[in-house]
Amino acid sequence: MPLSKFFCRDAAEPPKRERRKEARPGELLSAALDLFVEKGFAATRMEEVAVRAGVSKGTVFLYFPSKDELFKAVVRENISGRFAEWSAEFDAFEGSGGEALHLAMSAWWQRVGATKASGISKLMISEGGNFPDIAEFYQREVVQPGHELIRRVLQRGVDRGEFQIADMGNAVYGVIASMIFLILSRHAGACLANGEPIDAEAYIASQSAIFLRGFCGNALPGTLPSASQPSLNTPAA
Amino acid sequence: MPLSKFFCRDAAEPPKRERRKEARPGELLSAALDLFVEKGFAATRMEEVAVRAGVSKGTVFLYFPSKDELFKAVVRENISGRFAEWSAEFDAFEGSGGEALHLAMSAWWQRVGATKASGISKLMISEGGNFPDIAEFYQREVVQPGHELIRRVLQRGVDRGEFQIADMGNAVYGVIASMIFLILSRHAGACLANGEPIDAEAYIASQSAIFLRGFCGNALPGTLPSASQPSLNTPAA
Amino acid sequence: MPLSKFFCRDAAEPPKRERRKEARPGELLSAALDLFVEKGFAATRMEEVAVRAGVSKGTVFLYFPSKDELFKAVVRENISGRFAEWSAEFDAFEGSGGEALHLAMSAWWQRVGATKASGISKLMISEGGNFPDIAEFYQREVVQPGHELIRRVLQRGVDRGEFQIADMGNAVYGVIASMIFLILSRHAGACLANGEPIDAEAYIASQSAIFLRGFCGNALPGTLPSASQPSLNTPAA
Amino acid sequence: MPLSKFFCRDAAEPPKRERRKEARPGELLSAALDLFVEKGFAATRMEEVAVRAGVSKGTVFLYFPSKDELFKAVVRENISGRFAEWSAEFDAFEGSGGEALHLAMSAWWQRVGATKASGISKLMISEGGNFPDIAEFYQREVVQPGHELIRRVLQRGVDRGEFQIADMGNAVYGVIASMIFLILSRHAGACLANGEPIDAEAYIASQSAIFLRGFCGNALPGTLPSASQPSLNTPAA
DNA sequence: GATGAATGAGGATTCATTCAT
DNA sequence: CATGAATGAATCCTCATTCAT
Repeated sequence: MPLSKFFCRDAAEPPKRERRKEARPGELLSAALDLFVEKGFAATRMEEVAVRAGVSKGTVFLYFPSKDELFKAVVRENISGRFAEWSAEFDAFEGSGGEALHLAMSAWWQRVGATKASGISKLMISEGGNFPDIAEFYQREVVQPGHELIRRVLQRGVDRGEFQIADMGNAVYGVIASMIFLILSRHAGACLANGEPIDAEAYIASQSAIFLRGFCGNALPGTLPSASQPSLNTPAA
Repeated sequence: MPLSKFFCRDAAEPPKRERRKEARPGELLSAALDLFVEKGFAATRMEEVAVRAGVSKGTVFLYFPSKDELFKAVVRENISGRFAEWSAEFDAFEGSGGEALHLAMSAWWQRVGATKASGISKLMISEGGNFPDIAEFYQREVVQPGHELIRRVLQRGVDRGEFQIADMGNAVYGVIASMIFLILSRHAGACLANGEPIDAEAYIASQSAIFLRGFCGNALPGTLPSASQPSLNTPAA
Repeated sequence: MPLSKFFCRDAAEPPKRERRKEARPGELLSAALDLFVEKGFAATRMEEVAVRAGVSKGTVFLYFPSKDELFKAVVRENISGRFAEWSAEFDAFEGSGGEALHLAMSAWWQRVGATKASGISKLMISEGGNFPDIAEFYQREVVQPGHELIRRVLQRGVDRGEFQIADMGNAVYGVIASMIFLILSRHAGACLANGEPIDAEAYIASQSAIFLRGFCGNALPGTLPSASQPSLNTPAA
Repeated sequence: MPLSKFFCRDAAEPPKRERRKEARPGELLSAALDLFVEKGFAATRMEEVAVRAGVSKGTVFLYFPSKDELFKAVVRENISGRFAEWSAEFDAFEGSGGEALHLAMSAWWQRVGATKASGISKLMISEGGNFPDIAEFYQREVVQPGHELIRRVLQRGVDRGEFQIADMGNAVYGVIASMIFLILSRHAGACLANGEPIDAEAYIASQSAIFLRGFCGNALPGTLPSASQPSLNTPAA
């Protein structure tokens, strides 16, 4: 320990916090989440994590035996099943199918998409392939419940006679796709959207409106592409 | 003197030197595409590319001056170099807006999505933030032309009186979102879709149908969420 | 797994780790000076510096972020960091102009010329062109202050009425030339001087005496070469 | 002489020279000299030499088995003993000692210093240490005859009663130092002189004037530093 | 427990040299 | 003879991990 700990107190000095030891792992995980999301797994240096958490490099290894384990702990820590709560909220909701869909997307954006938690999705999409066990965990705890919830939202519209959905599985994917895209546009902007960040409110309003109409199912006959795919090179007559 | 002089070489076996200038770039690009997709940009080592292409480390640098340039060449070869052709095809196409949209999505899937090239998009989303040069290149050469092409597809429907699109920018994002999702489901499967790989044909048929209806604009009044957002916590009565 | 695991290590002999933070920079600078002088900048490998300082490769980069910075630190430690002190000494000196000049040359020899630090000058002359950053640094930190100091030494003689110097700039160059030559004779001996190393004391005494007389300006009229340059090929009649 | 002198006159056309084979070594040596002088040995790439000589990389190795040998050949080729001729000229010269000195310096500048040949001096000073056999050769063929010639120039002034030179050896070194400095200032400018390139004419005029006075030996008694060196730290009273 | 100095395997890139054509 | 494609040892620098204090 440097002697300077004991001297030199007289002037402005970065608040040398004596953190409670129990808080360490959480602070490390928080710092690591930020960095993994921002820079990816490979590009995040253990020392950066340490610095952001206000500890020394060695301390990170005191709590997490390796970078891999730190990553896994970060993901595990941040996947909290709030689906039960959300599901209950949905059950209590009494609006139309369209309102429910819009509400679901908006609520998800406010509670997940716009928060740090969305970084976990980005992280899993980006790095999941290298952590199969964690990916499997994520799939079970997040992906499947998420799908189920969206499916219930859509099914309610169907049940109420508001939606006509021929292919429920892909309809769910469609909704999820639009939300994932919004998340990713926040974390990988230049590689998805062009220029400005997407206006989430407007985006969600637009997407939910499109889905709503899309699910209402009164497309005119003949406008749908025929099963026999038009040749790519000999344009339709 | 390296120890390898004494070990590891049962007989004088001069490493076959083959002169195949014409074939090299293609072989290297193919090897590089494989590896970039498989392991990501940062994790792909130039020597691996060399080995997979059956040449030595130095040879890669003979054809591509740096890892960055190798990557850019891969992108050009597999994606951005083709927009002109795709755009011309679209110009020549004479079907309806709906047909054009479905065709665009199908064609894109067949030519990019279902090929290894789709891994490039995943890779850029994952790692773009760490390589600003490459991200800028990708944005310029892929993202913007892609947006432009989709926009033209939708605009054509509008011009023909088939689509009513209030918010063109977000409509384009919606279409792109669904395609990106399909790609990602292939490369980050467990973290997006549940279980089975998505059936691309069916997915595209479903999404394009939803969009088609969604763009036709005859949603019934009253089904759209009102401007006054329903409270999240006190469900609509 | 490296073969070295199986060879070359008769017993478990963990490479002694010693923590000597205070001493490291000096040891590294010393090792670096030795090697830079001995082999030149380009030919000195960072690992050699490490080995000579008794540390591992990584440790060098712990203290100096790059080879360039290591070199600059060597220059600062051995030359440029001392100009202030030398300048102050000169200010305090009260002897005649001639004494000052001789003193300056002698002191410089004792403190720089005769030490390893003199190799830096040789090195910069040899390799400066290939390292513009370093050359610019050296010019700013060494060349200019050096010129300035010599100029002040000569100017003092002028101010005291002892020297008559028509062309101060070139007079300074003359003094510097004689010192550079002495340095180079030590580092590139066979290519400058013939046979024996030059006796520095005698050389400096001789040169300073010549300069002293040369600056005193009482050359007889007519002995200076006329402006009309004698033809090279038709010797003066 | 390239055949292109005789063909290819009709249009601007990269003169695909069919060089006579015998000319190759000379052209390679010339290109190599330029590059070695400009960039030093280590920083000169064999391919650059080839390109500048208008041949392919492999061809260089056809004529010179290695980079080292190329270097040696370059130096050998460019050390031509013109000292006999210069010596004869000096013998025929009948002017004063001062004129002879100035003439010698001027002539040397015009014939060597300002030409590509001066690069050899720079090269030997810079790289001689790594090529002892070549350095020895250079010492014998250039350094010693050069010293001898300057010595004779000064001796003539002494013999004519114009110069009083106590320490002939160091006087010679002084003259040589000033010429070497001028050369080096051309090849390693930023690391020797500050800012502008030195005006050779003025520099030589100034230096020769200083030497001239310096050799005339009528410095006033008492202005020379005493043998007992003044303490560096306790300035003379 | 904490610290941060020390380590060393690993990766991009360069370039003298070789050799198939 | 010439060529220039191919090679791979060499070098700077990074960073996960270790361990003396």
